[in-house]
Amino acid sequence: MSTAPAAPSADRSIELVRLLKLNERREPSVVQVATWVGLGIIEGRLRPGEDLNSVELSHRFNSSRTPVREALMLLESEGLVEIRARKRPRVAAFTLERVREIYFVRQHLLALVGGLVTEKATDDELVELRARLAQMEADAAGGDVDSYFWGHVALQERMTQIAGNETLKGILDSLALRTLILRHASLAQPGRLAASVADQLRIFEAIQNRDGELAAMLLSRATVAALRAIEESDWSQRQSSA
Amino acid sequence: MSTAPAAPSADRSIELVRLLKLNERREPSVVQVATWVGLGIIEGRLRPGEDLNSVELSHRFNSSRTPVREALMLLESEGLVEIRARKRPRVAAFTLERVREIYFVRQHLLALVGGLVTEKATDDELVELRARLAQMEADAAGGDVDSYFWGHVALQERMTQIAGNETLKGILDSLALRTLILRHASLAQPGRLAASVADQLRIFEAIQNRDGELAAMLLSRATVAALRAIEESDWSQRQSSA
DNA sequence: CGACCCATAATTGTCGACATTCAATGGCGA
DNA sequence: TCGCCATTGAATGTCGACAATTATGGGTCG
Repeated sequence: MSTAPAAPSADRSIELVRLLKLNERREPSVVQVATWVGLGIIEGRLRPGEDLNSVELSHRFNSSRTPVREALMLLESEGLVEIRARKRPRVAAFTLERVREIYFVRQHLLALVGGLVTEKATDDELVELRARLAQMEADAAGGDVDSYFWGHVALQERMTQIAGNETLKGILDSLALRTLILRHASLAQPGRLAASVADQLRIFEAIQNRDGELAAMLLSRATVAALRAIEESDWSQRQSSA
Repeated sequence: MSTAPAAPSADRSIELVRLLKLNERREPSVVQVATWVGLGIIEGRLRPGEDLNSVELSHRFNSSRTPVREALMLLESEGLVEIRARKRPRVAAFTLERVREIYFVRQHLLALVGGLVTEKATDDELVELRARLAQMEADAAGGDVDSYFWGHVALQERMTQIAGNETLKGILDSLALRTLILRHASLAQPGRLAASVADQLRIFEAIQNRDGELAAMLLSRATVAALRAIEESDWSQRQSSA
């Protein structure tokens, strides 16, 4: 387990708390543990298969094991942690097959989002989406993978929100969480950042032109492209060799 | 809260344990509580909005509050229970809008299942699906709504399993759980049982004929029909009047 | 030298108790 | 009579301790 203290970066933890829907649903102590462990998994500080000793975690946060166990259960329900009776909780490990499954579902659900967003987005919301894209363009131009990554996460979350189907949003948020670490790795590949920006711009234009079918198709294709990038990343190489 | 003792019907609890994926992941005590509460919600014994007092539940099962809290968290992650910090856990309450959201997603995901099942089902699995259908036909002919209902649940679970996408199956199982109570109510409407049987038979024929597109379309339409039945059921009448 | 087994240490699941917070009841005032 | 507020009771979240189970390491045997 990592030795870093309990001080996660502020901006990212806020986004994670949103994705986990922790805001009003848990005690601060549980949120703190879940955020630290969840961010650790996403950022790769905690590696797949690594033990998540509840005693050690409770010492790290100066609490008892009860809130720690609750936090780990929350992360389990989002697919980030594996809990089996009487065994130590572990960081969830994905097979390449599982990743392909997730992207297959994601591809089709994001297409639905594309249609819904095109139909429902107000002009104000279009302006907001464009502003987010502009920031992402700047991050990409500056080569700031980390900022672009989290901007991308926030953009998709905002789009699913505008789509107006809470159930759909919940599923996509959950799927997004499980693939965050992989997406981060794939974005770091040369050329991937620029390609992602181009995809997002085309998608936005389709939405702005109120062409729902095109937006759906582009989102679907962009998702496939993201999967391809993951398949070519270091992570997949390690998977296939293991 | 209901006053019935802790003795859920054996067959249905097994199916519920499968849907909740409780089998090897939790202690027996947690499974027992989660099964009893979950079945209670599905069968309508515990009503939407009703408080789930952890002290009372722990007394009912001669345990402490710890495993009860864990069971309620499991049910929360499946959308059957609502937990907010410092408030009493309650049975989740659905709005008609939320139900429509669920069926919108369900409709498109089941279409995916239809295509995958048609592609992947072996001849043996087709025989098994047909046998399940035969049993459901018999239940429907005998007017046994309850047996037909659980047979229908098991059939769809088996089909999603054959489809071979664990992620997709997990999502659909979760969505199915949230709508079980409504589906049960809608099946009790006059004529609905026969219509459902006819739908299922047509879907099976399409799969058997290896016509994936047709199977997807029929599954999608059958899902829409199920939503219509729910919208015309007592539950929806109560919703719109409230 | 490697595999198996047993004893020890560590970790889990559960419990009852406690302070804090919430909800419900009754009293007060308008 | 109705609405608001304080008080009381109940429920929650957390804690440290315990028995039961699992993981670890050393020792033995083939």
